[in-house]
Amino acid sequence: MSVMVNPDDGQEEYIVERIYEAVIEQRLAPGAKLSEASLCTAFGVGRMRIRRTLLILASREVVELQPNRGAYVAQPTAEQARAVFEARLIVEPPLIRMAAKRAKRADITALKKNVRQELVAHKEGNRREAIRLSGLFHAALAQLAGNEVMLRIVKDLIARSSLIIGMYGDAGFSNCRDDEHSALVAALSVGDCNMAEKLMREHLSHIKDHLQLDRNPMAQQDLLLLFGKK
Amino acid sequence: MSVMVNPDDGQEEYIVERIYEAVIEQRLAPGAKLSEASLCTAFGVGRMRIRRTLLILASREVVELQPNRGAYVAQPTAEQARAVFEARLIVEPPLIRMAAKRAKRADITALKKNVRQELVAHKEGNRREAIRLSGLFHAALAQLAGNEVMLRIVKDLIARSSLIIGMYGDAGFSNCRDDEHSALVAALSVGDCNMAEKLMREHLSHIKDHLQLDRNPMAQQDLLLLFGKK
DNA sequence: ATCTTTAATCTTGTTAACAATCTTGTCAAC
DNA sequence: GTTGACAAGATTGTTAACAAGATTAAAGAT
Repeated sequence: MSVMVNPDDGQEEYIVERIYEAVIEQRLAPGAKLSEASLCTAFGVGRMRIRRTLLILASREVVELQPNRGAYVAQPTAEQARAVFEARLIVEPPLIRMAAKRAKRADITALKKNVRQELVAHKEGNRREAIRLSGLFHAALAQLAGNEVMLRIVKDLIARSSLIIGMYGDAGFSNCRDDEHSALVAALSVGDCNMAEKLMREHLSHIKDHLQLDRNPMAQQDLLLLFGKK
Repeated sequence: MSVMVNPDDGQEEYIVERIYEAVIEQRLAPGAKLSEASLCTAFGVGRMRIRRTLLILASREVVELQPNRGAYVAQPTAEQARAVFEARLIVEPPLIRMAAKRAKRADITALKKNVRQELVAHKEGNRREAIRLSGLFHAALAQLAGNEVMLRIVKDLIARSSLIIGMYGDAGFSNCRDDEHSALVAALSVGDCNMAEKLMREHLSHIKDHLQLDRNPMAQQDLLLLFGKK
């Protein structure tokens, strides 16, 4: 899932990409510290490169830069979570409608393969892989719509959704349900735009409804507050 | 029109903001060179600050960073132009629908004032001010929708639209027509969501249809090539 | 006269050292 | 034993010098 920081060395893009991936796969929890030194050694590059990377990630609101304190994986507030999923509900249904019109045979096949892999990952309890594939699925749909601008927007929303699910999702029902993805592909394969759009709306609503936005987010920061003082 | 680079010194945000503004008002033409040295003296800050600023602008695709050659105001391709307006057609109609539901009396009043100022600017031939106010109008609508994520997206699309209109717009019909903005406010003031949404779709379509995407874009770079060498 | 090559100049990219700030650990006082 | 101040260590922020690359200008060849 390339993030397309267009004008950079590729090496730059590579690091952004890797961190992005780690966030989506929830290997980097919300609130996790991203110290410059550790990233430098991890990627074997100079501090400047890392700083540029962190700035890019911050401008995408995947990372939060605290002055003189460093970079942390973002911890979306409940309000931001609401806004992100509202945005996805605005954006993705029209996109899947467009995708339904443009999807070729090979595209459908690729999507089906993706869904199959998701199922396998789920059965094997490979949560990270399931999350990764789920994000890839939504990104692939956006790509099918044939609009690079929207694709970028959707990718960013997906990354932030991973953070949100990590913070507000219940442990069991963590992410997209693959059967809903199946149904989406089915609608696409018969070219039923209306059905596809409807299913997408429902799908996103389901994810959103399973968030516990009222609950105090269980982030690293809060754990410290909970256990530390009183 | 704040761009909200959340975690930065404010001084950082300020410079991003100013350049953003200049792009929207078309004081900075597509393809214009943004050399580090001139920006340093212009804003009275060090090179590092400027470099950070340019990176942020590049990540928003308002500026293009060419390795070892410097930063230039972006020159959207015809394809990108198409994608941007398609994106606006996807995003803004639902947003104005939401805005119509949430708009209070004071909001309507503020919008009316904005439209009035636009009219004045137009009559006085103050093109820049008209463009600026037009962008502000769309941003204000997005803000009314009450979704910070979508607001950010719309603001970025507005800035890129300014670049697109600068490159592909015909000189006379340069930007939004204020009477269409008037009609939008009228629909909002009586709470007619459907009408507002329909008008927004038509409004954006009009702008898009008046672009000459087939024409070779007349960028500064091209002018230099034309007059400079041969 | 035009094109190519070469040198000079300027701009950007990178590195490293330094300064400022925050965090952590220690010690003393209450 | 707890709280507070203080100092040591670590991390981030900034600056300045240097390296690398690109543009421009000039000189020479065709």
